[in-house]
Amino acid sequence: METLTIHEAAATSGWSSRMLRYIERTGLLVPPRTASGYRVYGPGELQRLRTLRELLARFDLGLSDVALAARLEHDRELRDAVHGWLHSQPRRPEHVSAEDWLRFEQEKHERLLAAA
Amino acid sequence: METLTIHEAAATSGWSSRMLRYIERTGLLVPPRTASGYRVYGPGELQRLRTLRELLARFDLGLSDVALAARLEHDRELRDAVHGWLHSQPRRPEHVSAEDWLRFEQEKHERLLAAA
DNA sequence: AAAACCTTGACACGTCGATGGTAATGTTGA
DNA sequence: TCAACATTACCATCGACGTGTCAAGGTTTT
Repeated sequence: METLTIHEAAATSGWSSRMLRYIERTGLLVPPRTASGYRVYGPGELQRLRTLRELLARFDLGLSDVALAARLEHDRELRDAVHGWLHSQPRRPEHVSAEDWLRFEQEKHERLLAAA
Repeated sequence: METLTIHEAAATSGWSSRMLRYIERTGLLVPPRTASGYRVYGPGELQRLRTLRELLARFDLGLSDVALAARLEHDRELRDAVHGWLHSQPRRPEHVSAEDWLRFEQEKHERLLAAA
């Protein structure tokens, strides 16, 4: 099991060393350190760095989005509050863009008012 | 059941009319429209606008955060992907700030290396 | 028909997320 | 010991988010 330095990890993960440090600050992936403070990236870290890249690209997310998801995962109070608010919403058809929904609602009410 | 115009809704919800339109664009709260296109805010919308304000203030969230939470709620694929990535993470003690965790990890590895 | 609303679209600005670079300093290994 | 690499801290950029304001044009109300 080899361990990589930050630049080696950067080269093989697709991130820059600058971003590896930034990712650490977000709390999303905090590699261990040597006694003298050097970051140490093992196979596990490498794997997660690669999948993180794919995750962001695939769903067009930012690091802050994943950070929020993490926050939602381990903060039950926050999760419940947000969940509660979302479900106090009037049901709007799923998988419909805001724009389509807007047109839909508009037409629905036009129909309602036209019928009056 | 009275219905309010956007400015009235703004005045009684704590948002500005500008923000009410912006919130609509995010898809978080899309009020119905009159036949001529005027937004119509009812008691339900008013209530949700107020609780939305409290939610953001209480947890220091942005509208984009709640929008992401909504996306996570109704996009199972996204939710599973993010959830999966987060759980591929090495377990880090809950309710610990990134900074504290950093120090903890550092000290842990210093201890390990010192013992070697 | 005029006043007082509403609508969309545009310009503007501060903050923050995401990135890169550089400087000053400590660590490692030949 | 010297070259190569690491660390933190700071400066800079660029786009997105959050917000205000204003203009040009419909709608409602009196």
